[in-house]
Amino acid sequence: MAIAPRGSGWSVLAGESARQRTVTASGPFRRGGSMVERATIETIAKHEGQEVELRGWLFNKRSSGKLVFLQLRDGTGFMQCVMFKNDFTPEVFEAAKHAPQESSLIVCGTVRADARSKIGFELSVNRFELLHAAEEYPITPKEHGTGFLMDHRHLWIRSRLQHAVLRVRASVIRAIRDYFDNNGFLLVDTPIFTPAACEGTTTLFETKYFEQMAYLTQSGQLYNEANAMAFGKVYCFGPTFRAEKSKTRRHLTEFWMVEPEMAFCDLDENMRVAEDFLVYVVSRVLDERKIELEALERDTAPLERVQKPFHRLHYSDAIRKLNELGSDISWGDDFGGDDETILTQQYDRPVMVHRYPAACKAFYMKKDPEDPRLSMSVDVLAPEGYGEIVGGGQREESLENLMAEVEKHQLPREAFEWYFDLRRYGSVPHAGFGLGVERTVTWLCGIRHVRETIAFPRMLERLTP
RNA sequence: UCCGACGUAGCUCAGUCGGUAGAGCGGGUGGCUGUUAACCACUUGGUCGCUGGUUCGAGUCCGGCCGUCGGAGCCA
Repeated sequence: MAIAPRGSGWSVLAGESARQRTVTASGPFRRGGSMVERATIETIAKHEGQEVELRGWLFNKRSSGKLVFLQLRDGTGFMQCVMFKNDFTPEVFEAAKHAPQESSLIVCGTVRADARSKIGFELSVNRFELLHAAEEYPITPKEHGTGFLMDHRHLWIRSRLQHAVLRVRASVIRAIRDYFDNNGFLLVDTPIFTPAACEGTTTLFETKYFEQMAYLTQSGQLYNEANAMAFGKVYCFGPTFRAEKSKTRRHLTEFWMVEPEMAFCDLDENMRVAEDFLVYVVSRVLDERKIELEALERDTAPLERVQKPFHRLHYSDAIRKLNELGSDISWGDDFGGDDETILTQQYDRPVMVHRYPAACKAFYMKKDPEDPRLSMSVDVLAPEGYGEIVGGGQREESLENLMAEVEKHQLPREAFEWYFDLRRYGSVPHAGFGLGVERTVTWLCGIRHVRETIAFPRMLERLTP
């Protein structure tokens, strides 16, 4: 039984049913044997009235006696393709009717505007070719738990909502790159293998590096400062690793971070850049991903309000405010998750909390000249309870102070000799920040957990798939 | 690491007072010319996480272990 018409490079082997996934190539891959133009669902509107070929997977299907509705996805979108029984041989019609979920197909037909379609168009199919009849697909169109879905993450990413989230992520990343590239920053990436702790405090992943140990980077910070002294304004953008035993919706062990660093820059300017940058990223996503945000049922009104200026809040004022709001936090404490939530709920746009206690921050953070208990640091807290998405500040430029801090944190001084050189040869005030991509995407998508914002999340207790 | 929940069919779950296993979905077969998580009928499907104990009898009660989920601390 030949399901594809004669001339096709692909056919179903004689004597076997579609269910046995019996498609083989009988020759080199050819374009379905048809002369029609290949199209993608994303841009289907420009093919209205034309005959096109679509290649994709069967997301879902329905049938009644005389017709079959194929829900096809081709990676760029989802579209309904309609087959009438009278237009096909009984074998082909039956094959379509029985094609399992996620089977791969090639269909040809006429693009027709239809008010009943969510995307406004349907395909009236005149040719159906089954490339591979899928085995029973584990992810059904009904509900599943997150544990099950995460175990099948390699398949879960085929679904509508995961498409929407990962497309938003791609736009966020592109917007990040465009912002820095267009504002005088040079991309200079920093190493993943590092010989020692950058910040000393958090846990590092260890790995064998020939005859010695190496650690996976938890921040490009120190190298970024060297790059800034070489190029002025730089940024690095890559994965970063934290071996923290954190089990919350905000944590991954492997996540992506962009870190700009600017020579001749103080805390105030750093905050202005962070603000300008975030406004840009949010507006780009609103422009480019309307359909995806709608699919995610994201209320975009709070995102539309992300405009300059953000609220700026001194740490001491933040503590006072939190106490008024009922938190039992005291001066000197770092914010807990609840504190961040309470605080951000007071504002309609991101909040920049600056001058945290030095004890809460990394050793390289500059002290506040007006109060040495404080650091010239800033965290940007996203609204709607999403919390910290940016952390940064002005760096210590004095060799003497920096050495004292290394001593105080009991860090191995030898490992920092090259870093001290940056303060020996033309030290300047400099500042920068880091933005966590997954937390930003989580916020923009309005979803609950960071794990869905990266194709293959790495978490405590999850290394597969 | 700590605290708290939960492990029953491929999936999501119910299972009363301890009395011998259920539903919906999925899969299969059939029906239907406009379905939208389609619908209707029939059908298939179980080492009740593992282990030890109490009991005439354990999915159910108790102990241990394993796993998953959520939260805390820490952080982006």
